[in-house]
Amino acid sequence: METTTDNQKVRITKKLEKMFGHIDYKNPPELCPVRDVMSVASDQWSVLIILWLGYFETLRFNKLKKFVYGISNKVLSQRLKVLEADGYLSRKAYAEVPIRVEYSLTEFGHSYVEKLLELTEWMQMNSPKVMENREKYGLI
Amino acid sequence: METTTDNQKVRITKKLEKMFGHIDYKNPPELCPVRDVMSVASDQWSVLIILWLGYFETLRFNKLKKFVYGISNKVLSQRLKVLEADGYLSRKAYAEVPIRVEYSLTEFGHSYVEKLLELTEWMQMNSPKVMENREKYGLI
DNA sequence: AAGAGTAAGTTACAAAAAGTAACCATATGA
DNA sequence: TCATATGGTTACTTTTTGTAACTTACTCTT
Repeated sequence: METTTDNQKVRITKKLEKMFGHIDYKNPPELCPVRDVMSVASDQWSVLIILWLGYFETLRFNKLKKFVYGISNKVLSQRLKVLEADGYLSRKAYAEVPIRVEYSLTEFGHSYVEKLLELTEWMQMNSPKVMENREKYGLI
Repeated sequence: METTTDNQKVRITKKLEKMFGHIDYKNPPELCPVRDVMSVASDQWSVLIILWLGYFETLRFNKLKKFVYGISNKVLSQRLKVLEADGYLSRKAYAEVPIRVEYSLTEFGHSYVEKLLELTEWMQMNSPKVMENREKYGLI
């Protein structure tokens, strides 16, 4: 396993300082945009939707539903609306019969995929370790 | 705004290929460990708990609750249990009166903080843009 | 000596979110 | 003619969250 060096720790502490150092937790803001934005973008289903769109460039509703397996129509359509509103993806409807709707990432969405991939790669690499921890914990 | 270059796009596509290329979406696994691990680790409250612990090294229950403002006792204690089980943090109880309990990140937790920080920095940088998108969308 | 405060949670109940499955209109293919 | 496909929506159920009061045992204040 990769361990964190002292150098890295110093760097991390500086970043955390920059991020949290100024927060007055005694008078917390009633609403924090970063939290808000993050809760949408790092949502379980949103992440899968964005990654699959990054992979295929463009996908229609039912195709997307097949790849993001397990998601319901309701939640998929809801998430697509929110992700569109937040600027990650765009929706194009073609006046055919039956109607054809195509979803694809915006430029902004693509820039997010890059960040997201780093996280998911980490998850993929470390999930065996987490599962192992989880089992050990259960035995105690 | 930073745009994604063609070079980056090729790199991203390769990563996505590696991540998704082998998935048989017609016979999806009934449970995917990566999804599972990620849904715990990228949960809204978990992220805040981990980042504050990264900042302070060690925190007690009520102190943590003040920093992660808005979280309830119930959810905080539940998340702490899960994050402990998954190996991100450890809990030390001292047999004093009243009892003292200290939470701190494990080495694994620290390695996660580093990845997490990259994501949260991106969020911090881009949340104004998202808020802007959201407002425009509302007007349409 | 009575009452409040502190610690780290737990518990019962209410509200919000998510999952389930049927349904919509319209048209094509068997 | 009946089933299928399109992109969702709707009513209903189940799960997850949030709210607020309570716990145990000791100390500090009045």
